[in-house]
Amino acid sequence: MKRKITLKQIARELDVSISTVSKALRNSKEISEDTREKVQAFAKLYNYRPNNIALSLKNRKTKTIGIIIPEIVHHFFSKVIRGIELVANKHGYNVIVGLSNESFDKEVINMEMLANGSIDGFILSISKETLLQQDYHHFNETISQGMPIVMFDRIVNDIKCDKVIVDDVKGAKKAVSKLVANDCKQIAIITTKDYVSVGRLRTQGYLEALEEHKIHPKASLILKVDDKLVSEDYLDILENDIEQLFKQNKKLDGIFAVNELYAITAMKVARKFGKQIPDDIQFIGFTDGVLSKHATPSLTTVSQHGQQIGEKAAELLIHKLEHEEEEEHYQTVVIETELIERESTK
Amino acid sequence: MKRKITLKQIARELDVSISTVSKALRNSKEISEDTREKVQAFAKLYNYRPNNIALSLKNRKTKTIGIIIPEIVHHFFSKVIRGIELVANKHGYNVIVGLSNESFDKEVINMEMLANGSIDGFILSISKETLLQQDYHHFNETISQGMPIVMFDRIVNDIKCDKVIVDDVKGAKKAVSKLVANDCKQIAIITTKDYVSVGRLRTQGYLEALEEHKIHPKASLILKVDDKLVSEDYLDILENDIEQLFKQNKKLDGIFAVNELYAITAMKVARKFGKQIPDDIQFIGFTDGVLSKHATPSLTTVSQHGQQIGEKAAELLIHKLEHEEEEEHYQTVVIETELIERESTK
DNA sequence: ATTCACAGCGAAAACGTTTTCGTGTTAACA
DNA sequence: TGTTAACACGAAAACGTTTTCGCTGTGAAT
Repeated sequence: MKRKITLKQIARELDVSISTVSKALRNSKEISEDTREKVQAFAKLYNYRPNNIALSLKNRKTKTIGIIIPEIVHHFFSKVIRGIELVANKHGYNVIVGLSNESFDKEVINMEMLANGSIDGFILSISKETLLQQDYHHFNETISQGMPIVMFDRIVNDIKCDKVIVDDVKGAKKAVSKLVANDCKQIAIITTKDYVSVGRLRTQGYLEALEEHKIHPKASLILKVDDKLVSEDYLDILENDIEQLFKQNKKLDGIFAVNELYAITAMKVARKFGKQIPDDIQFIGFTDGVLSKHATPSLTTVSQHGQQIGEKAAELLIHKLEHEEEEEHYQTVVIETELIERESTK
Repeated sequence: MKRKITLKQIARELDVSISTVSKALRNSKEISEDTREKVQAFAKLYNYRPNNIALSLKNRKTKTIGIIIPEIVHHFFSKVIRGIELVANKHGYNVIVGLSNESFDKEVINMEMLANGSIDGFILSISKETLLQQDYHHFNETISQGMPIVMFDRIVNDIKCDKVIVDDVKGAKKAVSKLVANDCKQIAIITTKDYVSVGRLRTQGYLEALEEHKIHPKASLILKVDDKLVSEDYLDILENDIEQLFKQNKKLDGIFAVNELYAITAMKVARKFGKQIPDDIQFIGFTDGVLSKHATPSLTTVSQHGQQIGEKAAELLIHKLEHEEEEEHYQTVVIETELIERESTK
């Protein structure tokens, strides 16, 4: 079990100096062809590769991007990571992942660990708890120490960094307008509590769509689910809430849900109430994941293009990293949503 | 935009030596209480944190684990990562993720990048292409350079490393036996081509279960899907293959599929043929993902406990890393599967 | 013969730590 | 007063690179 070979060892074996070895390997023309070939042959034989850590220390660059997301067992975040990974690797960067598990403390700890030299910049989506507490000091500190951040999806506006978001309002509006166009008269929304920015924005889109079509919003048609609790019976509570919604609104004929799971669960409840999809009631979800595609009936959904979000975020970050000299200037990129029509709508 | 503060800067400001600062911060009693307090106060004020890269270089340890998986947009792999992350963080390790996208070349490149000092050890699942080509030199090279590897799920036996696997044979056997017990007479399997080890093993479990119950296997009941192609119409081809299966076996009344998607798709086809689930035909899948849980009817499935696999793999690796002195000794841990009964079986 | 240019190479610094060893000062003791 | 021990601190090496600068020797030009 031999250790990895270093310049020093090669130098000793070949009886030359470390600098000569380094130069020979980098094809410097300071070195004679003879020595160059000798060194390169030896290096190849022993499969020499420069030590990344030493390089990082020397260059004060790690060529590594840190990702902090609330949750990895989630189709959307996985897609974003894949997008980031794709363009990161293309530019010779690696990707290191930290999970906050929706917890403020873990978010802070993870960021601190990575910020101390391990990475060059962050791409992150804020945890629910952080959004709830509205404590953003860790972001500001990181940035003020010269480490750029790119936020995506769950963002907060007054932080000096690039952002990549989906047009939640417009996406929701598109979806609800589709339901209106499909002759739905009683359209409900199943959303999250307002502190989750994407939930709030999608609710806003719902309201705007109604207004645009001169439909009065009804409080009983707006179900705000509390998704703080991730308990065992979370699903049961959700299902129960939705049942109440159905009971309170007998003529319900359209549902817009801010995520897949809410939509799928609502469809289940609808079937329980003997409703035909999409004849009696139509459904549209948000986030085009595996559930939407393979449900029966398959779910019409607002696709967020997660991979594209990741790609864009990585591009923004890498640009910042490789053009530090440029003046400060932060942009917010909006990735368009797309309505993917499937069997749950007419 | 000030850079992160270093020992040297603190030393200069306070007009002491670097060593004094370092010792003061680590509460060495070589240092007088006066200076210690002075230094610590200053460090706290400027939010000093030691540079991880420098520490890694000095200690020849990065406290980072490298994960290489074929695909991240996949419930099972996400769960494994979460498990790894969980115990890694608990032991003060970070996690860095590389994706092979099922490609041999990307697997090799990713491993080479990480192996050069960035990480202390690997946890990985082999890409399909690598399994197909049976070229494992990169694993052996990494190991011979003193970097431990833990493989999970998709493994190959003759590599000197710890392994964490699910008991595919037994899991499949359990599932098929369940179908037999539920009075299924014509049980089909939808599996992958044999080079995917888990597919092969699950097929083996299927055959063993049949044998155990004195049922003669029929070639027409074994559908081996070629999942090399990830084309657009992959799903259509899959669906078509399954339709053929139904047409060739009119009395089909039980299906065991080696993954969720195959099972869900088969249920769809069954409905198309007017069959009632689970009265006319019953289904069991493998891998307990989000599809199984939320499908209608929900799918009985063999759960692999992905998170547990990740946790175990991380434990094995970290143990190896922190007990290098111990003699070489590799184990293969088998994580038991569990049959989760839902609506697709009686 | 002297200068010059240049080829070929090595020494050393730097990145930011930790740690070992040495050194100077002070206090205590005989 | 002289010896010793404890105390408080600094110098330097080490981890593995890259790069700048300086040095030496050779051959050519003057």
